Amino acid sequence: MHFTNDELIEYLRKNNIRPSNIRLKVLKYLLENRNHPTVEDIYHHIIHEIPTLSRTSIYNTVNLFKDRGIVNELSLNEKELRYDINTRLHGHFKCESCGNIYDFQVAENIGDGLKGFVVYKKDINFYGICINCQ
Amino acid sequence: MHFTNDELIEYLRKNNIRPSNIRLKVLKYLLENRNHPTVEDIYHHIIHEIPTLSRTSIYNTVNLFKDRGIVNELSLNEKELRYDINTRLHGHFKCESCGNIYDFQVAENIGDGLKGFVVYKKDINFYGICINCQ
DNA sequence: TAATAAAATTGTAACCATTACAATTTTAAA
DNA sequence: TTTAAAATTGTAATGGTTACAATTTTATTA
Ligand SMILES: [Mn+2]
Ligand SMILES: [Mn+2]
Ligand SMILES: [Zn+2]
Ligand SMILES: [Zn+2]
Repeated sequence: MHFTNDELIEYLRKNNIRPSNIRLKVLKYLLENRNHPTVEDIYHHIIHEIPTLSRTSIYNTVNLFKDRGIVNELSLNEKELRYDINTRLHGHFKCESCGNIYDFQVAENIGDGLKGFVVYKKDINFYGICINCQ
Repeated sequence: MHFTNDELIEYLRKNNIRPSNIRLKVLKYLLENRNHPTVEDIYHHIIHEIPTLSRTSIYNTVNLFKDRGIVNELSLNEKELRYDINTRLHGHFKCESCGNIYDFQVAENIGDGLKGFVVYKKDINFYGICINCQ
């Protein structure tokens, strides 16, 4: 999938994020790959286009995106955090063998027993061996 | 709930854990409180009974318990990890206001779409405001 | 019982992803 | 052009956890 610069700018503006060069590149990477990269992954992808890029800027960007609600932060029991542009409810499966991260569907009514509780965030993370590593 | 020393020893032996003094005290604390303590929580509870206690011993103990499968490690987007003696499938709700951690039931068939995947561990963590903090 | 080996415990140093923060650069407003 | 605000950068600090060697305790053997 490809996104034009105008589409990316609009995407950020709609979420009250000023569209700087770095932010557009990070957003473009997230939208066109729809993977679950670490800060390091993002940094290495963009450093070639912006040689002066600082890791701190990637940290700043993903934290801003998180605050504005356009990415979710994933803690998959790894050293590094990951970021997901898909904020709809879904689960993650991490294969301990190949390291791949799979999305999977989750019933919308999960955790319905929590009556009276306001739920902001639902993290559903599974671990094991994926079908390709059996 | 109260556990005798013999019951605690048997609990560990059944799981191939040699019943040392520290391990028995950690297990007793976990079983009789059934909360979700951090290493620091456990350390502060036991230091009064074993003045020479080292934090490293608590780290060693919870990691051993985790390897043997008698506790689950919880990563609730906090600085510190937590430990849960209840290893049956259930979810956790963390209240961002009072900090309390609630258990909740989860359907046994969650993530059934992962056909052919072997799942070792299921983490289901929700975040929000609990009913008492509204 | 004494000697020896194995296991457990301890204390300190190292690790390292993330954050804090001040300086610099870029962009926007006046 | 001036001035202010925002974004970016580089470095230092943070802090929970792990690595590891030394010490202590427990179990085994002679
Ligand atoms: Mn995802
Ligand atoms: Mn629990
Ligand atoms: Zn795999
Ligand atoms: Zn609460």
